[in-house]
Amino acid sequence: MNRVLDLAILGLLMDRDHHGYEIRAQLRDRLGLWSNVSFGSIYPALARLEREGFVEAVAAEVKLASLSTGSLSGERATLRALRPAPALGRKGRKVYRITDRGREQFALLISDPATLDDSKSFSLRMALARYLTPSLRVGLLEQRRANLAQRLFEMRQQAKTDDLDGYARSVMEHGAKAVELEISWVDDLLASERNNQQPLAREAN
Amino acid sequence: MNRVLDLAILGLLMDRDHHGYEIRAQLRDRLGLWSNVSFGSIYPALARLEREGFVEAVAAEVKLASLSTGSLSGERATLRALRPAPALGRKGRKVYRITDRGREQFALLISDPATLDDSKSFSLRMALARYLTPSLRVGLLEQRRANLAQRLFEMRQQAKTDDLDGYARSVMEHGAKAVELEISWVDDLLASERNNQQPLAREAN
DNA sequence: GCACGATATATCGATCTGATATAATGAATC
DNA sequence: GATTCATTATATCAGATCGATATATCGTGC
Repeated sequence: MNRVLDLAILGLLMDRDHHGYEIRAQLRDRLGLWSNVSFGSIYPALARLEREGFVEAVAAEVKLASLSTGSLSGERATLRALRPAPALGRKGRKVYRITDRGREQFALLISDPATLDDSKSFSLRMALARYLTPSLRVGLLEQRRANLAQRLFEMRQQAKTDDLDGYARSVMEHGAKAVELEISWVDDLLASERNNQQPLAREAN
Repeated sequence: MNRVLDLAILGLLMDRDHHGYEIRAQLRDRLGLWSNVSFGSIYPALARLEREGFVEAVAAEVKLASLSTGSLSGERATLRALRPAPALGRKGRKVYRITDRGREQFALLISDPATLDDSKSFSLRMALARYLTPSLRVGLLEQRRANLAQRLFEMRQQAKTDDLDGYARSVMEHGAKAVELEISWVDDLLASERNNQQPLAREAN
């Protein structure tokens, strides 16, 4: 049921085809999901998305022995490609492509305002914001801002409660500052959204 | 294998006895672990800690009908307390106390410098920092600072890579700013650690 | 030739999440 | 004093995630 990883993977596949290993790197380098997502999440998620018809495997890219093919290596490559069961071969990357149903699902997931609670999923949406219409973007930003303002208030309250020692209080105060920083980020995004003199999105495909 | 929740629970029990429901609230309000930890984590974790001998259940606090006890309510309470199997009763809070072995385990977990990678576990340690010796505190802070500096460098690099659109870049830049904020927090803590004119910790216990 | 690090997929057990079930308590309303 | 309702409280389930490990190929350097 975790839509976050589904959204992230589909978002990457909107851009171009990818295989699992690459998806992990892109999650880190382009979508801001550091603390590397484990392979134990990636591969099951891809299998799930395929099962649901949102992505399809577009033939394992079996690396042929470059140009000078000795008969032996050629034969081995053929053997590997023909082998019946073991899931398109040991090795040989399995490249995935998003389907039409996958695109629909992506549009659904990215514009769903229900799951906007945590920083991680919000950042992910922003990293994919070029796929949203301007009005949806503003809507999500405003809702996130409201959430953060509420949270800031709560954290301020907590930081004031008396039975905290200095360290615990310091943690709460830092937490509040982090929320403030995110609020000012959202405000910047909203500002550049409203007077979109310098649009943040390049052409979305 | 997740030591983080174990550390958090043992940390709370160092202070005083708690039952599961209360632990969840304290995790949020005193240890800065918002985005409420689910009960599906808390109760199994307590069972695990009990199985390993780090905590013990100190009799379910069966709420007796306050002062004016009608015979009926008294009888019901007795019946509930005597019922044989179902794990100290439906309802009636199960209060846990930390054992000596639990204290040892806590000391071990909180001073382990290996698992200092993410913000969440670092914040948790800081919320419990009064249980650390000054030198261990400084050690953890310095190591965290080094981690963050490395990370800041990486994020700066990523924000500069060319094939990002404006939104993705904005995410990366905000991420870098968040790391900077945490670095300055760590620096503040280190400073007040070194000239501990106003010690952050009140009496530990 | 061959050692080694990077690329790549897959799977396992332990754990975590989000949802749901169950039930007692306390307070307000009638 | 009956009834509704939110809060307190424990427990469990399916599905998802993590961290570790296994396996194998590719590319580079020696």
